[in-house]
Amino acid sequence: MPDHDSTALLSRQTKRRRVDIGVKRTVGTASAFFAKARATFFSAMNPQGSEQDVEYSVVQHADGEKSNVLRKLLKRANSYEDAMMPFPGATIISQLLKNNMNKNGGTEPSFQASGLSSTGSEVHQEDICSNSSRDSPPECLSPFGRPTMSQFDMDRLCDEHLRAKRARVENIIRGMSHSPSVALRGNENEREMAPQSVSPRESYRENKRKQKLPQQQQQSFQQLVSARKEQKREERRQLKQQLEDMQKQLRQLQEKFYQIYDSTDSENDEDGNLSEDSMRSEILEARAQDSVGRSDNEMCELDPGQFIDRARALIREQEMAENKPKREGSHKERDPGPNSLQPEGKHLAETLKQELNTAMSQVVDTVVKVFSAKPSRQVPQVFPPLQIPQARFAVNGENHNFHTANQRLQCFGDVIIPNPLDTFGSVQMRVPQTRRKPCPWWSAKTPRTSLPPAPRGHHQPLHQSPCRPPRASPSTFRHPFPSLDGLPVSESNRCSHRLLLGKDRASPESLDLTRETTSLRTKMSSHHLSHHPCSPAHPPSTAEGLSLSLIKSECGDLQDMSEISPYSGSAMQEGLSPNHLKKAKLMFFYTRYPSSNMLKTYFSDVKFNRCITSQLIKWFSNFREFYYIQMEKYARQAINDGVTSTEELSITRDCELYRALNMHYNKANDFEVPERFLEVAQITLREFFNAIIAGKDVDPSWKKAIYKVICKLDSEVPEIFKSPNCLQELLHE
DNA sequence: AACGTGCCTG
DNA sequence: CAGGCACGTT
Repeated sequence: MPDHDSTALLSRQTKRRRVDIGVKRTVGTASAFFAKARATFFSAMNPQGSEQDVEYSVVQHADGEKSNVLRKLLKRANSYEDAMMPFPGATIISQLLKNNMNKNGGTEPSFQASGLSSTGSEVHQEDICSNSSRDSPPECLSPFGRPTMSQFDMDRLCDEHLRAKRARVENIIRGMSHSPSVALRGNENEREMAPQSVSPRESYRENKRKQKLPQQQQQSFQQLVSARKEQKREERRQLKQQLEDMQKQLRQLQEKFYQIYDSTDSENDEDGNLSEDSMRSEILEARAQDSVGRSDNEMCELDPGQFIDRARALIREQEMAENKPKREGSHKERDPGPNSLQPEGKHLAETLKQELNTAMSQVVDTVVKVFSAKPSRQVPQVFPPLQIPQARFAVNGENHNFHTANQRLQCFGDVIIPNPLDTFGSVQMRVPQTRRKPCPWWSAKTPRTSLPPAPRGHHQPLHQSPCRPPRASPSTFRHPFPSLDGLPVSESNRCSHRLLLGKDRASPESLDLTRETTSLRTKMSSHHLSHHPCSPAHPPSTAEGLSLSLIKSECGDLQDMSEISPYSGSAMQEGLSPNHLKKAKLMFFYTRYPSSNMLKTYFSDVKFNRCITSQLIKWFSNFREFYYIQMEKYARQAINDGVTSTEELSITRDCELYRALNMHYNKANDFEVPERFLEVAQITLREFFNAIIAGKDVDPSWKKAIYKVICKLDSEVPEIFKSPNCLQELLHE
């Protein structure tokens, strides 16, 4: 260690006072001098004698089980939601058909043999693809239909893909031996008639290429095109055949249905009150007719949205059909046997209902559990500290509870409503308290008239003694996860304030929460998707939920990689985004002195270069600067307020210092500040306090000792921060 | 020399 | 928050 004091003395003369301390960020290299000094400091400050340097083994996601349950539930619910999106609508029908196949199994052999099970769903799929492909080719290959894709569908797609490939090869060979007398228009027709074997994108590129090609090559393309045309015609014939078979099967089923149900149902059908059967047959017949009577182009005209509408109607009808026999009372037992169409729809509806019920009830249970814990004075009853040690980092939906409506109001999109506390004036500006002793400024409960009111609108107990802030102040920020620590924080204060719960967890939270996370997700997603060619036609709202990796894999699987921009091929970003800044700020709650290597691992989605690295380092430098400025400011303020002992200095989630810091690093207040940060902040504050009290601030380099202490207090940053999507995960759950 | 840090400034 | 600077460390 160089002699900082001498250098500082020298530089004192200079215009700029240099207070470089060369704080090393590696823990192991701290000098013995500082270790001793620190020990002295702490023993002086901290009679309890707990050791600062205790290494905290951070147990990640200690509450993971609960959060996972919720996450899974929500995701499960989402997958159903996804299934209700326009595109997957077709998949629902495919699922129905598949279900039918499974359910009926041996009892309905005709169904299996009819081709409805495979070709039928294939038709659906391809209809949709070709339909959308004309407007926006990539949509066909977009992953939006994938989440619900079954193994069955996958296999089918593979087969299809192979078939298409083979066809292309054959066509090329054929085209080489064919006469070059084919009209150019053939290509156009082919694209419209049989889009399923030549991907729209391919056709498009072909078209583009053609314009640039010389005459000779154009001819060979025409040959190729005509060959394909023939092949498509053949396929089309086969398809028609299959569809006609399907029609037959459906008619048979319809007849069966009518036999089972009395004439009332039949009348309903005619009235437009469609039963499940007529609904199904309507869809399929429409298709069959399309394929037979119209051009294939028209066949593609079916709006994908109609699928979902029909699917919904189908489910409704199924439910109605389900209830009917019950109302009739005596027919209860007779249904399952002869009714061959009931089981599949029933099964789907029941599964859906069951899943939704389970999910909902579990979610409600979880939430109610947390909320019911709120009024109790004993948090540990619900979250015993020892069961969830080190829960300073919570990735749990329950953590949203400490958000309040007002806080959340501050973060709609990027519109931040300024927190009055953000403009908290400097110490010197403040009117000295009339008095002191018992009214430390750092307590939120301190009735500081010079300060704006607390932003969350909680009511302070009228006769609560403001003199014992941490003990008596209900913490509106308090979260239900206590942390295990061994820090020299005033034990009584910590314990008491841990027991306090926020009392204003507003009811509109769930709503706000949704909007908040949506806005965040939108920001994240739009950022990623803005570079992405795979789904150009999709508004961000539909694309939000998709992870980049999913899109990537989709593109990789199904698209010509050469068509993909460098961005979609790799998640690496050229520069740092506002979200990276936000993430860095949240990381500051854990580490004040991250090494550049650490930054590289935690910002893995950024293409690192010297500039990026130094920018990130600069960020943290700026964070520290703000942090230490606040600390000094509040320490001086405390001294001015007559505080004489560090014992009186404690940082809670209510105190102004905390709020200032929180506003700076966690403006939207959508992240739960780890308990450890409060502890570190308290230590820092006390360090400053003691130094100032001791008059050390006359030395220009007086802060270096404090920096040295604080740089040792970094804790491990949770693993989740390594994820490029951590913001979504952190703030969503 | 390259890098990291803190201070100051805008 | 970033740029510029001085300085310490490697």
